[in-house]
Amino acid sequence: MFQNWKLIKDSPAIKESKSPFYLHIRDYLAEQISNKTLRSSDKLPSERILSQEFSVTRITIRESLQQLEVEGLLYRANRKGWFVTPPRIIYKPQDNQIFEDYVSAAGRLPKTETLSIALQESTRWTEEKLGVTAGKPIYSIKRKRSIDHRPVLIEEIYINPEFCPGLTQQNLNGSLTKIYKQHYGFSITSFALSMCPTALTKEIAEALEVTTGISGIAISSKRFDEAGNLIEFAREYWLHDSLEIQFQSAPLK
Amino acid sequence: MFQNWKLIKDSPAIKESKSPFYLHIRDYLAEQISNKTLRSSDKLPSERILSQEFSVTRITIRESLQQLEVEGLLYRANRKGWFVTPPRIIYKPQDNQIFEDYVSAAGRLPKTETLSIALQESTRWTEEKLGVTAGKPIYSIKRKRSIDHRPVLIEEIYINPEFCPGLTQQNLNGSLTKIYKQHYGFSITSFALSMCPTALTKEIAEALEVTTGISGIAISSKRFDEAGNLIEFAREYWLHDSLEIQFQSAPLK
DNA sequence: GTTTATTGTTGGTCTACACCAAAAAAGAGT
DNA sequence: ACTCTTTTTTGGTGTAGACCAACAATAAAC
Repeated sequence: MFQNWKLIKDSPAIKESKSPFYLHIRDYLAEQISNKTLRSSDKLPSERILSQEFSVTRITIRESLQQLEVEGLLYRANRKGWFVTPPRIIYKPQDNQIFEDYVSAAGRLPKTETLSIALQESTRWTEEKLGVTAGKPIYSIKRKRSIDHRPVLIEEIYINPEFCPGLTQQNLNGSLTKIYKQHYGFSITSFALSMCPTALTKEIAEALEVTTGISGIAISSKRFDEAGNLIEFAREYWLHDSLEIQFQSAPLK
Repeated sequence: MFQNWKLIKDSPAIKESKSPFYLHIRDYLAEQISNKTLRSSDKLPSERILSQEFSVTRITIRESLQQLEVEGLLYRANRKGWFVTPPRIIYKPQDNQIFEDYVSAAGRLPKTETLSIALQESTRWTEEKLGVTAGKPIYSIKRKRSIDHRPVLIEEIYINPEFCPGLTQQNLNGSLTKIYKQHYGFSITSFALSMCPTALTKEIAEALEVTTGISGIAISSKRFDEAGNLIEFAREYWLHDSLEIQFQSAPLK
């Protein structure tokens, strides 16, 4: 499968080009991905094998792989190896806020897993964010969401229980929006988002089964019902290579 | 200034912790930034000096610095050294689309520099994006924008000249939106955005004076006038550490 | 057949060193 | 003071190793 992967380090073409060899390896692997020799979710040979193939040290091959990781073409599952990144999912916060729906619509397999649920006392931080008096109870939910069995985001949700008592008795492995509508009779009609490129913390990275410190997107959101009540405050941490965000100012003809 | 930067590698506390030493150095430097010992835009000592300070190899210190780079706390100007990243600018596409305005409002100094202007033939690609028949002329503008003298984004703008003939005679080192209004009598009233984390290409990175291959945010936009005409298609490449994107579904009380 | 050790492989981390080109600083000449 | 040249320093790239903990596959025990 991989035996024809020769890239001649000392060839004139490469020696003459000014770019470092690790970028030539990058280009070579990127080409394999774009021409489908390497397909989505394929596992690459080990770093040691690759370094032999290209006659460089592991440090150099890791430079190439890390470059492709920043670009979102490759990812690594922690200590398991390097894989070809699946296509990004397009996230349109205005059109569709239901993860299961927009992932399914893209022909992919969504999955939501609840990591923890608690009815805990509001802290000063959640008080500020959610507008609930400190000391009063709030729901705190942590979930992991996957696309085609690959974990892509961790979310922490803080919910004002005033609007949805007994929430913990529901099945939370789906859309909260749907639960609000079906069991509590209100809809989410407006929201505020903040998006920021960051590095994934150790805790998040471990939950997503990736290496600590890789880049991600942090999305904070507040969601409101028809009456303007602040129902929930959430923070999502996405793998940087898994999404593209789209939105428009108004419906276009 | 830096002589008190000792972090004892062989201290029990560090040996007992499971995290690698390069992350301890990261934490140490992050603390210096958060407590303002290191301030915005400060230059760090050279990698060699730092590696002596912490008694590690340059490879290890570079791991720490690169980690802080991914997090957006440090950046490096190409071959000039490592610096403390200034605060992010908050970009609210709905409220304010004028770079000069929202940068100034944040108490920072905006600057726009036109790199190139051309009236060129539409290619198949611009035809598709801009809806102009291939072969017809379109404006192609490339600009660099800075905040407090640090370049933060490169943008490529493709404009349908049907709506703004003679555009090249205007001063393009400002807001196109304002030029449209003042000289051509129309306003941008709607737009569509797409945002995607990527790596900066060699060309973009060089223009921004950063190392090739660091991560960035690519923002593609289409902007329309009141009548729904597609006026321009643009692509912006931002440094990943320079912006936070905020928006909301509707005005909130 | 299932569980439990064991063992080899993998990526993660790190040392020690080296050469290059670009940038910055210092020096020389005017 | 100013420009031009030279030297030093800097980050960028690379070699050649090494040890560790986590993982995966295999073998042994039940």
